[in-house]
Amino acid sequence: MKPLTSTKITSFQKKIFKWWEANRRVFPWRETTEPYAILVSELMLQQTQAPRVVEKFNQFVEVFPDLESLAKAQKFEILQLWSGLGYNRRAIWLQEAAQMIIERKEFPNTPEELQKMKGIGKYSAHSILIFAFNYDLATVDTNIRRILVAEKFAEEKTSERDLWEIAKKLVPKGRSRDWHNALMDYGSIELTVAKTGIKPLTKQGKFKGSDREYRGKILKLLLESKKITINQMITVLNLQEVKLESILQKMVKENLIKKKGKYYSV
DNA sequence: GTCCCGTTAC
DNA sequence: GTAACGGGAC
Repeated sequence: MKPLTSTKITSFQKKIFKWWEANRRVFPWRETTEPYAILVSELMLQQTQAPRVVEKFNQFVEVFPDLESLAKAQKFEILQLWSGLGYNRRAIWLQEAAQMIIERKEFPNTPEELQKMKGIGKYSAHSILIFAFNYDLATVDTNIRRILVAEKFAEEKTSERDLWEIAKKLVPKGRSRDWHNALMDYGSIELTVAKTGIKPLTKQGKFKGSDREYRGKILKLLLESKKITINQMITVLNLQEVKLESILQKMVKENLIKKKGKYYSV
């Protein structure tokens, strides 16, 4: 590992910014620093590649331009706009976050405050403050971890805690917004997993045949049909009743859907 | 550690 | 067809 001398840090910063001048990507959430829009983009970007988010983000902020409009929106409309992004609970959490922020009357300006909201973990909390306010913070996702390892600032076995500490030292003061945008681009274009062989820490389970797959299908059905009985779902999805019931129960508990009499709806 | 999605790449 | 991709809650 490279010792973190100020010379090393400065030369790495210069290298990244130099590369970025010629290779920066354009995304709609980079055209704004409005905290609300940044919040929306960060929730959308969790576990979802940026190119897939672009159109969804544009539609979402057009229909719900601010915290107020999202806070009072119908869940049906939110989930419809979210449809196709996956991990639909994020949409619920996003609206809950909007409602909490409205209630407290000001946008949170510390990672701790942001992390009190469901759906916002350490990475997102720091990212939101960096991209909205340009605070001198660092953030570490799988992309940035891969850069730190590939550039020998860390090793594959380096702990989460140490990765964050190293990342913090590399941030150029007063330029954290540009810095993290540059790093994201550099990591996803120049230092791909395929090129570096540095893999994410965890693997996802199989999707086919999983509850995850059925939850997606169930929500899609409900967004198309407004309301539907469990027997209709059994027919359409070709799924065992006991299995379906346990999935539906969890979705109700997560506030994704509701049950009125024998009908399920969003 | 296990559960949350849908699209793109092979 | 199947694997790869990408943060957070519990």
